[in-house]
Amino acid sequence: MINPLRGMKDLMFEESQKFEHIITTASNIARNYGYSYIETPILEETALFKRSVGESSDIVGKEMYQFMDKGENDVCMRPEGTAGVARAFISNKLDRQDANYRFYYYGSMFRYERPQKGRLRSFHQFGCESFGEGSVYEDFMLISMIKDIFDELGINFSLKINSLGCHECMPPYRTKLVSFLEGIKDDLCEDCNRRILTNPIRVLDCKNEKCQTLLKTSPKLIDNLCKNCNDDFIKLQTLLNETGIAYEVDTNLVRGLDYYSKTAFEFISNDIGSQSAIAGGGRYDRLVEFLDGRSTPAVGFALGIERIMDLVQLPEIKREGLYLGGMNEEAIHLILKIARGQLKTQKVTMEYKPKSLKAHLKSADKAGARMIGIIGEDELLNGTIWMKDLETKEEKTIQLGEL
RNA sequence: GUGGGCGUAGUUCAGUCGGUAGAGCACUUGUUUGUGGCACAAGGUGUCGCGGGUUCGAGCCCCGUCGCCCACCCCA
Repeated sequence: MINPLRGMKDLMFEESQKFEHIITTASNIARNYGYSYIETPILEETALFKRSVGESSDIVGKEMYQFMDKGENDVCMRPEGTAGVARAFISNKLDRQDANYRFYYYGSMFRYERPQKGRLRSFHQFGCESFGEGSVYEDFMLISMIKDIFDELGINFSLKINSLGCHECMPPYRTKLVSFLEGIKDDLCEDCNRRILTNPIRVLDCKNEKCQTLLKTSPKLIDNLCKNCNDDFIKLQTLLNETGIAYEVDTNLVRGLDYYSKTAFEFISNDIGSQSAIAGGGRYDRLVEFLDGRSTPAVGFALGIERIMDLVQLPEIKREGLYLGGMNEEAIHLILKIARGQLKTQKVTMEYKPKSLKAHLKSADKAGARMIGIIGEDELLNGTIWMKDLETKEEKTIQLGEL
C-alpha cells in the first residue's frame, strides 16, 4: 500500500468541507475589500525565494523542496505565497502602472519540516497582497479584513502588532542592538549567539528565560523608529483603538521572513497546540525593488488554513436535493432519464438497485435528501411518480410531466 | 536535526500471569403485503506495523527497523 508522504494529508468529508468553508468565507470578504483572485505557479525559480524570503531564514536555509528539473533549472516548490505574487506583479509589468493592485490567493505551500500539530509539509494558506498603497490605512484595512474573516468563522483570536522600522531607521538600530548583544554574548544561549550574526533582531524573540532577563535592558526598536515610522505606528494604534479591535504591542514580534518592514502583525489562537499563529503579515515596501521591479510599497498577510480548520465549526447540514429510486428494473430505467433532467437544477442521488419502498426511504434518509421520488408498479402503470418531502412528511403522487 | 509517546478490524480502543483476538461505532442486509430517522437481529475483514530473538507456545518479553503523533527549533 502506498501512503502519502510524511507531513502530507488527504482532506475529505468533514475536513474538505471545512476547507471549502474557510476559503469561500475568506474569498468573499476579500472581494468586498477590493481584492481580485490571482493564481500563480507552485514551482518557481529558487532564486525568487532566496531573494525575497531571505537566505538567513530557516525557510530558505533548510526547509525548501528544492531540486533541478529536467532542463537543469534550479527550482523550488513555493514555501509561502507572497514571493510568487510579487513576482507575478513585476512579470506582468504592473509595477509600471501608477495604480493600486490588490490580489487574494490560496493554495498549497511546501516546507520540509518535522511535522506536528498545526504544521505539515504540504499545507494551505489563504493570503492577500496589496501593491502600490503606502498609507498605513491600508495596513489597518488588512487587519480589519482578517478580523472580519475570523468573526465570520466564529474564531477567537488575540492580535499582536509591532513596527520593524524602515530602511532608514532599521540599520542604525541594528548596529546599536548588535553592540549591546556583543556586550552580553557570553551569558546568552547558543542559539542567540548564532543569531547575533545571522539575524540579530530575532535574538529578542528567544524563548530562553535567562536570555529574556538579560534582554530586558536591550535597546527597543520602537524607541528608535524614525518620525515617519513612529507616526504611522501610532496612527495604526489609534485606528485600532477607535474601531475597538483589541491588540497588544509586542516589541519582540519579529516576522521570520526578511522582506518585512514597518507594520508587522500576528493573530494568535490559544485553542490549538503550540503552533498558535493562525495569521501573520505586514508591510514589505522594499520587496518589489529587491525583485528588480520599480519601487512599490506593499502590504499583505496569510492565513494558515489547517490551523483554522482545527478551530471552525461547520454549520449544521440541512437536507438537500432529491433521491430517486425504483421498485423494479423497468422503473429504474425510467428513473435514470428523470435524474438527468433534475440534475440541471438540484442535487440528485440515484439508486440503481430495485428495492422495497421502506428500503428506499431508509437510503434516502441516509443520503441526506430532502425529497424522495419513487416509481413502483402502480406509478409505472399510471405514468406517475410518488413524491415525499422527508422533512415535512408531505406526500403526493404526480404526473411525470409535472416534475 | 534533538527529545518523549504510540502502532491490534474501516474507525475508536480493550486484551489479565505469555496459551495463536474481542467490544462500541460505522457499513451491508433483514425484522412478510408500498412509508424513513428509533429498536432488534444477522453478516465480514485482522500478515496484532515489519524483521529477528527467547520460549513447548509471543499481541504480550528482548533487540532492531519503519511509520504516526506531540514537543523543541521555526513558522501560517
